[in-house]
Amino acid sequence: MPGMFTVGVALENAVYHMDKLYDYKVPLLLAEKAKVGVRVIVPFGNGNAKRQGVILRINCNQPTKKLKSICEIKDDEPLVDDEMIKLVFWLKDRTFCTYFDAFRCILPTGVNLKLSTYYGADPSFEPNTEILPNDEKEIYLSLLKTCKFVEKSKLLDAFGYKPDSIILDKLYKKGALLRNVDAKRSLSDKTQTLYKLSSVQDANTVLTKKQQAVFDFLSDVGASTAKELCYFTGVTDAVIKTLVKKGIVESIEDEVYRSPLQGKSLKPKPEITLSREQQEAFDSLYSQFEQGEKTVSLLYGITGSGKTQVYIKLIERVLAKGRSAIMMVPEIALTPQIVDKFCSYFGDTIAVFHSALSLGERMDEWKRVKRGEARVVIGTRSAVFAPVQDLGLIVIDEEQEHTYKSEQSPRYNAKEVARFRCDENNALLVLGSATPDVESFARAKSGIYTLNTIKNRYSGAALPKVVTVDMAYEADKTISSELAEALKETLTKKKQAILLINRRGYNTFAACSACKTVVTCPNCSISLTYHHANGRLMCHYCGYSQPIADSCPSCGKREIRYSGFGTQMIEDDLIKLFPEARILRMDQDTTMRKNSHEKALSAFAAGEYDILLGTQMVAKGIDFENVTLVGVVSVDQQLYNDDFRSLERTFSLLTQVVGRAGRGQNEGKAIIQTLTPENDIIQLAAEQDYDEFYKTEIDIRRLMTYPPFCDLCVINFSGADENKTRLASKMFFNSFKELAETDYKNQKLIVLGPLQPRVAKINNKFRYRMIVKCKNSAEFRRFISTLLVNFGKDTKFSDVSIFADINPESIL
DNA sequence: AGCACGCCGACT
DNA sequence: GTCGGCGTGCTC
Repeated sequence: MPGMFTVGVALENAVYHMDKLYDYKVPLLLAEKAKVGVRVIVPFGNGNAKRQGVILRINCNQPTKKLKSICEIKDDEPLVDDEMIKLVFWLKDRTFCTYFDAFRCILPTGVNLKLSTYYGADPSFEPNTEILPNDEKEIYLSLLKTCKFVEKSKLLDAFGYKPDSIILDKLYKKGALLRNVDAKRSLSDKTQTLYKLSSVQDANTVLTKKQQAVFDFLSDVGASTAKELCYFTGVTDAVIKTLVKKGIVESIEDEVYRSPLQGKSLKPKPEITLSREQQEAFDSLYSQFEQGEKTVSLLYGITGSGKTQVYIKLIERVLAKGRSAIMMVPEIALTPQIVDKFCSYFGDTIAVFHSALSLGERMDEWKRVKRGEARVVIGTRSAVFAPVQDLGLIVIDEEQEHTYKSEQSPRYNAKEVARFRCDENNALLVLGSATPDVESFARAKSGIYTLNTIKNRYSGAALPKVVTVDMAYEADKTISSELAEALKETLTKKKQAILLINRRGYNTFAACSACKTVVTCPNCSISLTYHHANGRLMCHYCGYSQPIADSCPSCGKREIRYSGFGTQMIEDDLIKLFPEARILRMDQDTTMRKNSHEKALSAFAAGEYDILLGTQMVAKGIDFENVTLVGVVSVDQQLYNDDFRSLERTFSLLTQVVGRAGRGQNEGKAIIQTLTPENDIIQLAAEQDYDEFYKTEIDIRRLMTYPPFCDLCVINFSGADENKTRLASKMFFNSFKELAETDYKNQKLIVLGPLQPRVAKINNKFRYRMIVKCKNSAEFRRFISTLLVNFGKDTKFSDVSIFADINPESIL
């Protein structure tokens, strides 16, 4: 037929080894709307089940084979432009994900359609035969009465069936019900559901233990979200639902809408004057931008050197040229000051992609950007996909942070995506840091990136004086006498102090002092951590929790002891030492609630507290003039981790936190407590000597063949059956070796494993992994992709899942 | 991954 | 005889 054409469609819920573009005919009626980037509904498989997909290709040849036709087109206009479609293919190639996962990833959460099955009664069906048992008849008659189609899960729930019940399928097969698959936009609601106790309480209702716990918690706090309820009482949401059913608890919709700019753009726009060094960096970056070639620049400026001012100036000029910019930050909640500054500078032209935005808000911001109304985007990792028009600049602040790497499919690194987008648009990519990633610094040194350096602090403030304290002499204390002395002095001078606790080493775990058994998670091979906020032992991997144990699960003796220093314990020590001091504790326990980071930080900034005590989060992005003392309670645990990046991370963390002191006119001081004061990394961090650190670190990397001297590709296996999982990994290893010796013999590879990782079991799934040192080339990726596809096709190991991750954040 | 086809055992 | 168990193979 003339004018007929076919399209290549990527399907939702495809598995990697079957993922490809499937060709479909386009009915004439739909021809006009069938463009690349629109979502479609197509029949798929033997049963022609309806699937959602997206058109990624228009085929130029006429349909020759007997192809199926597209059922429906869901979008009037393509959601994304050509650049983003190119990015979908790029993501699939780079991260071993499916086309549809890649496509979903570049859209804001909230536009995603969900396919649902709807059932309605067929009125022509004769129910009075013996065909239908009573339970089935009940559903049929009820649907017949309403004359409506009802969504599958709602229908099952209403009749008290489990979500995976096949009763509706049975009815459908018998011809009693009609079935209908439809896509529904998961609508953006601007409210969140809160739970509170009902006003009318029936005193006679008997509650189970868990229900009572929820009841008690709610009578304590009033109202709470389901997530918080589950966290603090250790129940699942099933319990909450039961209570709602019983009428004891009721849900209320709470307006959460809050414009990201609310209360922020009011501040007057301060004038920015750049220092000589800043100006030089700015000039060099701007001329690089103007040249409009594919370039990346590393802006290496020590803590407090005013990189943010350079970014703002640069973005101003990029906007003046009619182009757009994306500003990326590691974690928005931890960088309220940068967001504040940007909002007051760019006002309405800014769009903030904040993880706390509701789906609707996120969608609104996305549209504003797409329409070109917002031309500066500030956000975290996913902001790199912002649909800005005429991209001119991407800035990645604190580029060494691992939050830029996604650890879920698609496992992309935002730095690489940014590079891709900048190349596509002839835009400039700026990576900023006080302690650059060793890999980035190596590239800057070898000329792949240009390098701009700011060596002095803005306004000439001096770097803090750093001393290390050997804790071997005060092993029984958390706060050394030297730190205590410094704290005392700070308090007398009415200045503020920040104390950093290394999270890893300061988990409190429970162990039996009789038989030495540590209380572990039943689903994962990891010890449970005591959380003070809810008084429970929790698993950080699967979320399992239990009340604190008083008798040993292994020997039954009542000898359970809780050890390790939590932030709580250090807080107690501080209170003993300084009963007058106002202490603000910030850690996961105390910052569960939305916006609490920001509130805590602004309270500290306002001088409502004297000492800020917390984990990693106190080290980032805080810029308070009144802070003159920084204390690091202990760093040792992280140093002796065996991930190849642990030295780099420790150095970076120490440098950052030390840099928090003495931002204003007052001289700063930092005290690092350690059991190994002679350690090189600690000494280099104490001297704030990144260049020297880089020299030692790059030698180690070269010697051990680690990035930047190679890329790492980790193949992960997981399955419920440990033996099968191990066999699967062995089999994969064998086919890997075979192919590496034949078709891919020019690949230079070093293979480690397959081995069991340190945490061998997570969520009742056993894990194995194989690490490949390689060069991340197109050919290497084809090699891995082939292996993944072959593995997926092998039915022997269908219950073992596999995924590949190139340059993961950690290989621990 | 779903889903249908297909070939064997426990029932009306 | 048939209903339904899950082994195998395909999906434009």
